[in-house]
Amino acid sequence: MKPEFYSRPVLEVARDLIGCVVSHGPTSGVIVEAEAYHDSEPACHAFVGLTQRTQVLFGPPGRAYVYRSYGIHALLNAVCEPEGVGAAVLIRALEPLRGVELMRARRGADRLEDLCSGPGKLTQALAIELEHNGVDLRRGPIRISSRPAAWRDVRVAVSKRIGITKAADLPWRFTASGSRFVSGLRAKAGRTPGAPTAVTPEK
DNA sequence: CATGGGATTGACT
DNA sequence: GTCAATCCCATGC
Repeated sequence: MKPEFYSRPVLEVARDLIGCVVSHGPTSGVIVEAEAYHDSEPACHAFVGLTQRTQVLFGPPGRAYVYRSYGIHALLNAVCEPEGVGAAVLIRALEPLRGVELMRARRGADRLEDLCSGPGKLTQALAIELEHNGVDLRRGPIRISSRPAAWRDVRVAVSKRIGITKAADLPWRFTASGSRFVSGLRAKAGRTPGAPTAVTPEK
């Protein structure tokens, strides 16, 4: 990933991260779902300003922001925009790529669709912990690399963010169109709340 | 120093 | 569909 990739507007980065690969040790997966957060809107942790908790969000782009959610799950974000702006992309779901058996063991689940189809699930599958807060995503141990050839022209759908109460109407969620590895999909016929509502053709 | 809420998940009804 | 688990940290007294 080029150094300037993350310093761009967070919405652009979120869309462009779909199809890219997150890897940690022997495990890796393709990003199929991501959400943008920016200090200008109240759903973002950085909305409250610079605190000890948010200092990574306001720091240099391309770092990991990892925090604990609901006291249980670690959630992975990629810090974006220039230093001084509090913005990040929440990685919400992966399509498992390498280390699938290790992921199964860590997750205690068998089906591929259950391994990384949620922000707390994928951190468990890849063994991403709070101690990784602030690490450089271009250097590791957690890395994000550019799209494999097969994902070069992935179609990206846009919809509302999930699981938040503030600024819930912003269409800042991005998913790989048609992927069965995104979170929160109930296999119900017809329209699913929170389902993609628009399509952004890739170039 | 005490308190409350949260970018979730999985078990159970 | 409902709900508990569980912990970090911001906020307020």
